[in-house]
Amino acid sequence: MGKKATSREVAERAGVSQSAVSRVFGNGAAVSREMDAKVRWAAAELGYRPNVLARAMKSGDSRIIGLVVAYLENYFYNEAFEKLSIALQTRGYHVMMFMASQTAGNVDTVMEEILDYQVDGIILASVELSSKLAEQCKLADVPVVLFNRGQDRSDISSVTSDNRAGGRKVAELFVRAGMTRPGYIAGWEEASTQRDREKGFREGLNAAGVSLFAREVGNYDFKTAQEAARRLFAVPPHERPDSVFVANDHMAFAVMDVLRYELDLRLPNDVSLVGYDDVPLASWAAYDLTTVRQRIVTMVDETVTILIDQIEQSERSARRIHIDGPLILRSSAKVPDAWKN
Amino acid sequence: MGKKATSREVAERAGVSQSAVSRVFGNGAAVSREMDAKVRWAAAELGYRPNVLARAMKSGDSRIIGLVVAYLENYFYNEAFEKLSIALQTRGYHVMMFMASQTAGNVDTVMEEILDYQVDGIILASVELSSKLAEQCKLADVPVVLFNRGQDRSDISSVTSDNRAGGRKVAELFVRAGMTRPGYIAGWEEASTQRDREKGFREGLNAAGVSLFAREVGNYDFKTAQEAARRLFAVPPHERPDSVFVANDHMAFAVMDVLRYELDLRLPNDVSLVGYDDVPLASWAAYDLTTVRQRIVTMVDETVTILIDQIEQSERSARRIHIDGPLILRSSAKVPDAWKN
DNA sequence: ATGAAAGCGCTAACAA
DNA sequence: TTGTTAGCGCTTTCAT
Repeated sequence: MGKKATSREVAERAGVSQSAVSRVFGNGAAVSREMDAKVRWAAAELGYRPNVLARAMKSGDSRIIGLVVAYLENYFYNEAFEKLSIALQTRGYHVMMFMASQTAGNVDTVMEEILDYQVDGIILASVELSSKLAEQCKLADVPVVLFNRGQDRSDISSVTSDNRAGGRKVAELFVRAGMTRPGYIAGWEEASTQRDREKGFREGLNAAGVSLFAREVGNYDFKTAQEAARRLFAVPPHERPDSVFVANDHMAFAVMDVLRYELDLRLPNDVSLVGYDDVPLASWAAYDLTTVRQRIVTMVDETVTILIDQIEQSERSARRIHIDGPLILRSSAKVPDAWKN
Repeated sequence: MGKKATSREVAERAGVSQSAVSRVFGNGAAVSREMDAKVRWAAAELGYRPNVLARAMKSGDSRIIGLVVAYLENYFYNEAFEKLSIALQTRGYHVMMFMASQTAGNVDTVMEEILDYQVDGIILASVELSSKLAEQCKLADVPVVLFNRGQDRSDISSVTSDNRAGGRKVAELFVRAGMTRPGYIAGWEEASTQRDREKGFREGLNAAGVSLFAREVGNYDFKTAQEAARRLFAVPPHERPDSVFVANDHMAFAVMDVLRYELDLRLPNDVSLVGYDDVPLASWAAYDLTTVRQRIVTMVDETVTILIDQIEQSERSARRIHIDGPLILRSSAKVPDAWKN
């Protein structure tokens, strides 16, 4: 009673054929009430559970989803992974994690490892899709969904928030609140989220005849963002931005620390600061950050739905979803009078 | 050229036997230089990579590690998971995530799912080990390591920080700084981390003849901790604690928000506050929290080493590791004069 | 409704 | 050193 029981052993115990056991535990096969009872009894006796790997070999379905991750520093992904895992688990799939950070091998290497496990599907989170990578996925014929990243190809699905619309909302907030010297701290320049948020922000400003006053790059990294903030404000007071849009919350916290504790500025009176994501921390009193919410539950639902449709119904058409998220007004940015109440 | 190539196809292409292919890609088998070249060429042609699942079926080694997780709210686990994943990936294993939260099924259910995947080993993170669960693990004969949780059994390995010593350090800080009314906000009462931290804290106070002045339970939850803080201070000023040890950083941030922004208290002048974990956020200027560091890199290394030893060398003896972590002095708690410089 | 038999892609004796 | 062969535990025809 130490090791795992096989279907063959259960069959012996129940005095039936091995295929009968397979049928009882398998999908909708025709089994008599009697047979079912006998088999289940024997299985319970032996603590039998089907071997998923063996099943996978035969059927070709591993029920494993590969989740490729590059950037875990941002707390946005915490919640996303937890929810993705749970959603997939509920549907009978399980998540295998593949870190694509520099120390653990680049994305291409990781993709090979993933395919070795015969995964049924792949979710790429915070990973840019190189054309080479896209080819690999096509070639392996495994459904892929990009989570929180967009791409240009029309043949691969992606789920993002509506980053461009989000950027425009921030611009509108600044403009309506009378800001005239809006600054921007960019994320990693290769990231579609970065590009789209900036594009929307600039569009919004331009539409109102306001132009971007200053720009630095924070690379979605805490320390880099601190330095960006220092550079942005290392000028005489009247040459400073009166408002800053930071490409994600994680960097916005870094910027806020610099503004408040190094430069002794008051928010929102001296500067209006806005982030993007609405991670839990943004609502904590110490930061209370105005930000654009990413509707994480919806994003996860869409991701899982698309992926499972592609796996189970071999739905071929790629979908590209943009989920609109509200601007959450808190105390780090001035609110236009017209918006109050 | 769409689907995956098999070793058989590679063999055909190379004009050799299928087992030759297996040998080339497998472990240290005897293969001639010539053979190796032929096979690798054919494999490259076809984009062949061995099927890990098939290998697992035969050899019994899936090279999958099941990671069971209950509590992802605490940012301590972010970093832990990332590092665990990378460390295992580097050694040729991959992590499959199993959420044991309430919505996704309890721990027992999850354990069955894990075993279905024929995992080579299991890491339980922030999961208490019931005796039933322990039995299941023994029965399945799969190596298990508890990460950041201890347990009473001597036959299962665990890696934790030295929580008791940590608690004592905090007590010593308070005592030396002249605190006379130390409070404690507990984590989830069932958690070994909670019990050990409190035990050490009480020991340290008692040794100095100081007794615990007040205690509330925060359950390792942000909101619950806020409420605990409110209760702790909902008394006339002279009946308030002059110092509070909170069982982890995550709750300490909640407490700090309440103290500073609801009760308008100053840290460390009105109250000394100390947390546990030293998550990145603890060093950010907005919190600057005095705390006990968990040496996460060491914890991860130990966990991986123990697990892999048990898997690969079938090392049977369980190890229980306690890793000492330093008290990190920041501005949220008064520092004894004697400790300054 | 049930059983027998053929493999999924691989590894590991065993033979040559 | 290489090829042949027998499975790992399961699903799935194909008979019965």
